[in-house]
Amino acid sequence: MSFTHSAANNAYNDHAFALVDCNNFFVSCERVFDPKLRNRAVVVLSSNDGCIVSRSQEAKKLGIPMGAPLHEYLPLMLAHNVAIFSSNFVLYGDMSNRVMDALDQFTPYKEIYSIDEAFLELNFIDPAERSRYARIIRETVIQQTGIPISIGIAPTKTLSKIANRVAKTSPEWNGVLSLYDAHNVDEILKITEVRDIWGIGRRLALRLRAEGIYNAYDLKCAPDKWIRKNLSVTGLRMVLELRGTPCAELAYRSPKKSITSSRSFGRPVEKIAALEESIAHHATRIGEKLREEELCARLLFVHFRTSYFREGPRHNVTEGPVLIVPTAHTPKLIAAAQKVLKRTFKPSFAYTKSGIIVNDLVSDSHIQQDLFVVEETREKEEKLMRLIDSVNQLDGKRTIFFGASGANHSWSAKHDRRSQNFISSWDELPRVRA
DNA sequence: TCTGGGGTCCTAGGACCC
DNA sequence: TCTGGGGTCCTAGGACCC
Repeated sequence: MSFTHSAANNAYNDHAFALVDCNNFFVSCERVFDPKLRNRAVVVLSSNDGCIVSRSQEAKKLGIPMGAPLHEYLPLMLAHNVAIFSSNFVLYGDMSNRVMDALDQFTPYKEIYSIDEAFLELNFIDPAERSRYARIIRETVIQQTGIPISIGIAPTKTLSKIANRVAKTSPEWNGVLSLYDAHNVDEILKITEVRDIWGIGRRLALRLRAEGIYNAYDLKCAPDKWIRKNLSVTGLRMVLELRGTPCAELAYRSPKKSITSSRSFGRPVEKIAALEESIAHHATRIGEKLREEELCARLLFVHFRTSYFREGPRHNVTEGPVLIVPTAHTPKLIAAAQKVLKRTFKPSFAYTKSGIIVNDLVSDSHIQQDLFVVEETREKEEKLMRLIDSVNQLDGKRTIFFGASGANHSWSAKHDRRSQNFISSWDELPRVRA
């Protein structure tokens, strides 16, 4: 490779953010393990098989929108022989790690932004060479992981998002667009609708359009004062970024501020017993996540609610915060959460979702010790948790679990169309020859 | 019958303090 | 009976992201 990371090449003291985005990520993951799905319309559903969260190009062409409820589009999809999958997050997580690892060959400066996106810093590459470099990244990732990606390169993160979007949707760019090449950047901003700018959601888009601001170029030209007043500092930063002034750097793994575990039920739940089980289950997941991140939580919220869509009496509870001694100890989390649930539960409602949120997270290495628990007890607790975690990691989830979280999970979510765990379970490895 | 889950950031307003 | 201004912290709510 003729590109080097040498100091001599580091003369470009601008920024060059490359946004790498996996195309139709969940669908692409399914396709890696079943080549017959190529050229066929494919969708992947959200948890509980509720709505459509990933669509192949063919599925998009059929007019299936992002986030659409399954039941509305099921007839259309059956008529067109669309392949439908429940989400398989274990598989997608593994594939994501592979893609992210592959990117490390090209730059030491990487921010993993989401399961299917990463920002790279490419300022050590000659501006005129950046798109050629990006093409090599793209080919390498496809070859090493089977996942197709698109890359947008620009002096700010916001512009790199826009470049990425254009690279992905206009075939002429073939998946890579660098705004450092000789283009009229304003022309690209003009074809970018305001709703498609990173940070502009449905509400803001409506307000902007009412003001006659229809695309990214219009927004770029809007007066600072008006932006500050109507879109707050977030909006001002966004506009500066559109003008090429970076307001955000690469963010390396920042410590988490809150952790959530929540799920919709497979069917509505009325009895407190089922709710208690689900809450214990979420407390268990929260404990695992906390220990993974070496954190302890100080505040806990319990959440449960009825459906937003069904008829009937509504009840929506987010109770908390309750203070807990900083902990990642599952039984303590279960006890605290169930206490809150017992206090706030009301019978005769059809609940469709429950969950737990923990806040105010501190590193487990310097938590304030509970004066009433002797050091020895705490060490025992930690040892037990570590043991349970390692058994569950080696022998599969819920090999060991707390009785409070129940054995049957009559309330658990549906996932009738899940693919196999091709790479995380020995029993489900793909067969080359049967 | 059927509509996801897990996050972050900003602002306004109230409580409280000096 | 009169009674300011400024700061901090917390929370709820809104908006956004993938």
